[in-house]
Amino acid sequence: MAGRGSYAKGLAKREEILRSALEVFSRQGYRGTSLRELAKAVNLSQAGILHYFDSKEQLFAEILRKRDELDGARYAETDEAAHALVAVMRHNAEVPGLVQLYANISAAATEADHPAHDYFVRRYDGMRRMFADSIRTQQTAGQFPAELDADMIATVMIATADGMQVQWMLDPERDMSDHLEYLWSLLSGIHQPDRRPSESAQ
Amino acid sequence: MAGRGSYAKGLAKREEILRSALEVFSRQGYRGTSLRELAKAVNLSQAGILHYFDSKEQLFAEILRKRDELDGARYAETDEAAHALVAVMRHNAEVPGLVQLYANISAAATEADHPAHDYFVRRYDGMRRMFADSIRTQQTAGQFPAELDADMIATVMIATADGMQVQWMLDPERDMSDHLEYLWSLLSGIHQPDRRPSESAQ
DNA sequence: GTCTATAAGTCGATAGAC
DNA sequence: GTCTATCGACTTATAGAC
Repeated sequence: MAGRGSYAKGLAKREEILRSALEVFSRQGYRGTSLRELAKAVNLSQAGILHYFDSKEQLFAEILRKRDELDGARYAETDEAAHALVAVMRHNAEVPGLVQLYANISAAATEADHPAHDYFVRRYDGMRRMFADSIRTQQTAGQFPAELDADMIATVMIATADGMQVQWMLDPERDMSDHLEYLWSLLSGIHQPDRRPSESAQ
Repeated sequence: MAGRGSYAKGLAKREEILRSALEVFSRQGYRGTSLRELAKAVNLSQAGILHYFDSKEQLFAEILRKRDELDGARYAETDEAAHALVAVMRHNAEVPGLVQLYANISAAATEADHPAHDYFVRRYDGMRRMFADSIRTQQTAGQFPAELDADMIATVMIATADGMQVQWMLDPERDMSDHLEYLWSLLSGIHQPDRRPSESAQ
């Protein structure tokens, strides 16, 4: 069952490259990074990396998947999606290179035939659904205005998070999580002006 | 004063290239476009284009500047920034290639030494200021909740617009301007729950 | 002012030694 | 499993003919 050992070792090395790459990007940023640069950073030759990954784009897509996985694990205990998003944003401010990598790849993956296109489509779909579900739960619990459209709010919150990252990178003084938290607090505090406390109005 | 004619002609040709490129991008999109492709599309050789623009990046930055100029002219009559933004979004849905170009270049310009970095820093700064001013005007006129932070709202609205573009490109069914309009209507409808109509409370 | 031709470089990917 | 070496494609930018 343990195989010839090489399989498990290969997987471990893959993982190591992924983590290494993730850390390298966090620190020194994504500057249209070539495989050669990345290889140097993880102490391997360019050919060495391609022994583990089929292509550059596949590697990049997996780096982002890995990031999502780590973020997901880190904030798994948070049941409120909005708070988790704010927490992720606060964390992102510590890893500017990753934010940059993400912005660049998500823009590129916009093209229909980009290798990571499907991944991003599914990713946003999943995030929206998760977020909207969390909102609906809060709504039934009376912790969030029931008249707001959960799907649209989820979409807008995620869009704001993405957009804030660009503005933050261009102006690091601006606090991403503050803005997101402010928006969420405003939405949470909304109450319908045209409905009376009593149901017997009119 | 008219010079030898060549100066004015050169400017006109520059303008023509810019407009052509803008239209090409609107239609067929930005696929890591090379100068050669773009040259072919505007009926010029690659070297011919570089006769008018110093480099590829400079050309791309000027294309976006041109777009801003046209958008600005088109919605100049709108005094409410939010409505102008919604209108621009509605227009953007007709020019997916441009939206893609914008997403890619703004992500790339995030890098401090990118040729268009300063342009984007100034652009966002200007947009935020303009938007916030418009909000403050509405606030004094009593047309927007006075207790909301104009600068933060402006920032968030712009961020939402940017983020919606990515989600729309990955899922064209989603209507960017609808989401933006919805968010704006929610914010506009906020009224403070803890302030009484009368000033003499407490 | 616009072209062809090409310089000079980088990239991802592959082949093959070890 | 990791390397060196190299291929071939493609890039921007330049030189120089017309």
